[in-house]
Amino acid sequence: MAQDRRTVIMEAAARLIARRGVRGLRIEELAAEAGVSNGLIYYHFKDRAGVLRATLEFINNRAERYTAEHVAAEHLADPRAVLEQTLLLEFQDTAEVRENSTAWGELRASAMFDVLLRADLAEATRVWDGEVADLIAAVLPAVPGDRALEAAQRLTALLEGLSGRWLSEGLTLDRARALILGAIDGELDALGRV
Amino acid sequence: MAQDRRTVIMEAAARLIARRGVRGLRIEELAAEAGVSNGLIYYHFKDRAGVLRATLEFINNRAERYTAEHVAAEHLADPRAVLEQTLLLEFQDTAEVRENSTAWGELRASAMFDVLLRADLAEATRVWDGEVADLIAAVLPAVPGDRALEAAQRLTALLEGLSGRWLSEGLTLDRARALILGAIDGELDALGRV
DNA sequence: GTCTATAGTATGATAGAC
DNA sequence: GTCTATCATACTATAGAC
Repeated sequence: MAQDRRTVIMEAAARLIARRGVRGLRIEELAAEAGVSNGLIYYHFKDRAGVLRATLEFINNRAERYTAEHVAAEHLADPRAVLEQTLLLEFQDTAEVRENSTAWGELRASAMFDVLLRADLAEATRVWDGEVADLIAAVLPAVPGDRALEAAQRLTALLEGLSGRWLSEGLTLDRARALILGAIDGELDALGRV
Repeated sequence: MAQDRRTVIMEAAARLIARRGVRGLRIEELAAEAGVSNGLIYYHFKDRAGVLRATLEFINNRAERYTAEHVAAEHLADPRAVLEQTLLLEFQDTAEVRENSTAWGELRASAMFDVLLRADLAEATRVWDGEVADLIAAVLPAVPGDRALEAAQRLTALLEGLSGRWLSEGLTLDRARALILGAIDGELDALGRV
């Protein structure tokens, strides 16, 4: 099916953000990448900030979708396997994952100086932390909610840190995967011992 | 002592980078912040990239100094206390720490799109990981080096992740401190059990 | 909805006086 | 070394035709 222009623009924005960063995103360049006119972008998104907001949401939805798809495709019954796969999914050398991770890192960095981005990013982070906490609770039902959330926040924050190092060539993919697996192991071990 | 203009400008640049980011640094605004003229900045630093290069070096030197000073000032007999304080040092709401953490985050983010930055950043990361691994080895001398380094990488990567969330207002300072302390606890526990 | 053309402005950089 | 004044351009955003 032919995609509507709005989606085409957001896909192009995701690619461009992965290549040049949020700071390097130019409306004119985005128009060229998407194969549309300059003006159309303003028609659909109002202004540059609107493009960024929509693209963040788009990337988020896409990430959720591929996570769900992947978990479903693998027929993962074991809750621990679901937890591991969900986090490992962020360390794959595919265009989509690279785009998502890069864009996420960029948005995080931009939010340090852009108050408007903060609310959306904080909310997305809250949801993501909650989902991981739920996965932990599925593995260890006896663990109190606040302890599960604490472990989840550490795992997702670690994931962001490792992702940043991977994308800046400070860490190999295999090493990043090993480190996150070790962290899951450690957190579950500690929680299980309570 | 009265500082020379060059230093005054770099100090002002550090403040502005913490407020607006590397990309948000405007020469005109920098001139106002430093209390000098527009042209003087070009006289001393040649161009915008020159300002950035000099300022990042300036910030790096300053960070090394305050870390060394702080660890020396607190009479730290207990190796574990040294490890905890070293990592907690990055979670303080002081201008210097904020400026340094912000600049580090900016550097990491920029390295994703700038190949030239990667080598320096990777080396700095390697040194930092090694120092933390040494601190872990001081707490638990029986632990093999590769296990200590693994734990160290997880802790420093987690620190970067938490730092990003703190600076983008996604996490309170207290929460970040609690999470990193919990991680130190978990890593040392796991290593001690081997 | 989509395009072309352009206005408005912010910003990096330079020239030249002192 | 330092300042004022100004140029050149890159970028966001809007207007108006189709």
